[in-house]
Amino acid sequence: MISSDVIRGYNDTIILSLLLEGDSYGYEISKNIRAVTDEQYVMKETTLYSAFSRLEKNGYIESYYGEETQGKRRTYFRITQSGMTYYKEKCEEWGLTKKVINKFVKELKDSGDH
Amino acid sequence: MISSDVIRGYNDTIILSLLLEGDSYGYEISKNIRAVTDEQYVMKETTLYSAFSRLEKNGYIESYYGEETQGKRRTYFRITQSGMTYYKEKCEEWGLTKKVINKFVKELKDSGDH
DNA sequence: TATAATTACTACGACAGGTAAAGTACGACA
DNA sequence: TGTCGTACTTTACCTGTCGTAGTAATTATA
Repeated sequence: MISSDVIRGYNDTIILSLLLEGDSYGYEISKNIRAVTDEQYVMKETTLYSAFSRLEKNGYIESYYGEETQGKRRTYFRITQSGMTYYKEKCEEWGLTKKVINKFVKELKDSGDH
Repeated sequence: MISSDVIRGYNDTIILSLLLEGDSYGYEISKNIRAVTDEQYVMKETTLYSAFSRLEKNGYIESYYGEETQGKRRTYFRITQSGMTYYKEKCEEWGLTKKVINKFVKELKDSGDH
């Protein structure tokens, strides 16, 4: 299991990357993260929703209510232009981060890359 | 510049990796990190020393005083058996972490790997 | 029909790691 | 005498994560 301290700083990026593929809401994003990572990473609910409010406060996403006629009302999120820019920056930073950490980590067998 | 949230969870690993090459002390480790990363990552003093005390508390390193006859006395650190085990675990975790984050990050050009 | 499970979210408080700011201590060098 | 480089300590604060709990509606199951 991956410790959250490691992913910390990339939770926002993970969420943005899923919103790039279309508007979504908390529960769905949560399920998508599980699915994409084969259950290897599960974002806690509280972490997820606190990330949403941080992202919205920073102007990287916008929210609106869904029009469900049944079930609990969902809050949908949409990525903004500024959110896309931020996402791109984080992607570049990730390349650099890998380079840095790789210098200190001994890769045994398959590094898990590509 | 790499944000500290990203490296968070790997500062301990970076320190341990340098101690694997021989006993060392704060200032030297700090300089080594800069050197190895070409100044791309600079660990803050307080981060470094708080990592030392955490690592020692966890039994991953041991400290002893140097025998400098001049200058301020140094505190040297040595990695323990348990520290080596922990280091190996973190190395494996890193492989997994990369796999997970890579799924959400679009790699432009050179990923910086290998 | 009762109740458990699933969906969808909110509130609160605690904790850990990182960090700014400041200070201590020593030697060298100009 | 003053400043620079080395080497470390203390304090207080901030942010992100997460445990716990609760609300609210729908759907599955016994």
